[in-house]
Amino acid sequence: MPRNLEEVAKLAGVSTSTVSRVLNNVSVVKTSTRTRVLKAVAQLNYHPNLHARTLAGGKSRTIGMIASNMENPFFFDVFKALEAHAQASGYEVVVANTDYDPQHLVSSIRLMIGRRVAGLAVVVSEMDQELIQELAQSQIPCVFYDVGSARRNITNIRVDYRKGVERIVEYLYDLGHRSLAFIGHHSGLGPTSERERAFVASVSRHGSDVEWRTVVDRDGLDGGRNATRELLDGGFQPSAIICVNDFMAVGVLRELRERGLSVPGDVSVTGFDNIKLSEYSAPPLTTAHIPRAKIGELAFTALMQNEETVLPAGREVVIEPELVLRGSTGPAGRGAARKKVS
Amino acid sequence: MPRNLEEVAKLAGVSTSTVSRVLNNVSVVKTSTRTRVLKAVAQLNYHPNLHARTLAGGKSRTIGMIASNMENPFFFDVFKALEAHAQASGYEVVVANTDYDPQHLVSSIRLMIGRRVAGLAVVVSEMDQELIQELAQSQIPCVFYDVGSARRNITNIRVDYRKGVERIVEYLYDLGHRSLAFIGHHSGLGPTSERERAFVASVSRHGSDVEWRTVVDRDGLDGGRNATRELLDGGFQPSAIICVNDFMAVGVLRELRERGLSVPGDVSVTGFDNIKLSEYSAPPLTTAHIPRAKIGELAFTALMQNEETVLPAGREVVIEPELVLRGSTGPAGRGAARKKVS
DNA sequence: TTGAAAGCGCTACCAG
DNA sequence: CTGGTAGCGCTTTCAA
Repeated sequence: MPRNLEEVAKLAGVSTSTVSRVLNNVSVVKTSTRTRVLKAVAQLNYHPNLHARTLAGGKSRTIGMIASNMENPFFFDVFKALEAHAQASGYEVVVANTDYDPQHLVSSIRLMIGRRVAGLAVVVSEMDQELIQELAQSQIPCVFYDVGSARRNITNIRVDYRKGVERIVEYLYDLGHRSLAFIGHHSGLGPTSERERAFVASVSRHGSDVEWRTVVDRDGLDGGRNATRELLDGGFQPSAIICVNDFMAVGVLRELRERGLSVPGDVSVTGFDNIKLSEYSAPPLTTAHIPRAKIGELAFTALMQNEETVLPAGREVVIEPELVLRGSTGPAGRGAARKKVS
Repeated sequence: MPRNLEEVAKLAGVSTSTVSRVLNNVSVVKTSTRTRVLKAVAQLNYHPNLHARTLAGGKSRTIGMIASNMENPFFFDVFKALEAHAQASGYEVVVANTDYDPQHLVSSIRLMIGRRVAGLAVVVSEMDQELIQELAQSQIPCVFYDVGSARRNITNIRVDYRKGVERIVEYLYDLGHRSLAFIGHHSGLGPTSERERAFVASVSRHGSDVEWRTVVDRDGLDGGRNATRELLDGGFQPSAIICVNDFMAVGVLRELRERGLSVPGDVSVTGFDNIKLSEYSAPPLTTAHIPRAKIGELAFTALMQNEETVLPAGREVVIEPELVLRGSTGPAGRGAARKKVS
């Protein structure tokens, strides 16, 4: 029994305009009529139709966020920060999950455009040029994380993965590791992600001094575990495993544990992101910190500026990951020699 | 530059009605005009305004879900299942997080009503009668998980926590544990949750044969850790800790590990829910399985039936948790005697 | 301080 | 098979 303005107006003995006014706290309404209206609203259990509101008002109070995998705490943390700031400014945010599926990305973007969101944060690893074009043309203020480049209504936030991965590789190298594996995940588009390429570039720099392999699987606990199996069953015996993110690293830890390999005694493991879970794993993960909260905040403020200022030039913000040393890494050699994989 | 139907119609040389028809695949449109329209749509990068659509059409294609804490994988799993089924039927789902904050719950519900969602799944631990009333009056098909009772347009899904907790307590008791602690979380409303009450009821049955304590903290990794600290620093020395859910249990595991207490050697730990993470912790958690995927599915189908049938009597579905035995529990006694908390 | 009326962009019904 | 037109529920001038 969805009530509408008119019913409320009738019951309160005023016009719909007046009801609208009190509901929006606009242009002083006499206190007596205001209370009368409010009473009618309560009495009828009236809830304004947001679609009509948005349509009539012309502007939406919601901002969208599209992520690859909300199951991975990394994305969730970004979302939380974004939402916190949005709410503080009277916006609500609706999220869409792509599950790394390009097709899903497309429909999510279309959905957001259809909703006429006030702004859109796209936090996915890959995205083809055409889609970016489509979004740009929509005139919706956007902020991309880790994909595309700044332009018209689009702001760019990116992490210098190259540097982050490099730091990890060098750290491990200095610890004596010469046999490295990289565990990544599918990016939905193209087989190699930026992080994987950064890894290859880093290890390649050491020439034949270090042997390495990369393997990818789905993002997640199970993916990390499977990748480790594939790696170890394939006969490669890394002294250190570098994971594309903490989430997968936790899966790696489990598989290693179940095979009786100790971390970091036999194998060192590193994550990436520094999600809360990385402190809670056993052992806690050495990782590269990425400031998710700041990213969420940056995204929101970028969207807002973009909305106020009419089409400013796109900006670009680059974030540098910081190495966080914990118990999952240690010197190479000892363990590997002491124990064989079954 | 948000285009609209009229522009498309003009460019294609047809009426808006025709454009609407091809966009909705309704009533046969001549192939030639159809292609012409589609071309115009593409050319203008046109995206239909969903608000206008919903308003004009009268029915929304989105269903809402409200959860206490999407960060806890339990809720996310329910969401995923719900979304999967929804998408398959052409619905999208938008979620709202309450963070166990009653005030937040209220605004989320209002928001959903304002959106005129086609259905609403409420997955929160507590909710006051007034709100339920407000929702019931909205005529929106609802499904509640673990709260309130079935009525008009409302279906109820609940887990028999009583039985779940009881099974855990008995299992531990049989293992020789006589000193039990329960770690729960705030429910937002009232200090004691149903699970905590179930715990108290279970242990009380054994009279003075078992000593026990309960402590609550925020839901999450940190909450579990803090609660454990409070417990242990408070001088209570439980031989087993029963957690309200797996998520918090992982936090408990960490604190225990850092204090040099072995699990299950010194202390046994149990979780609840059987989330994926419970298999990946060290040691993996003994827990009670709750079929999240099934709950998500049930929720969706309930919503759909409720929508088709006009106001059927509310139904109620009860789910029984199943005990899952893993490495975090073992016989009592040995360890506790061998080691003292610092 | 309040009311009347013109849309917002789209669907749906009624003609043709 | 296609066009015209009346709303959907609300905001927003413009008058009063």
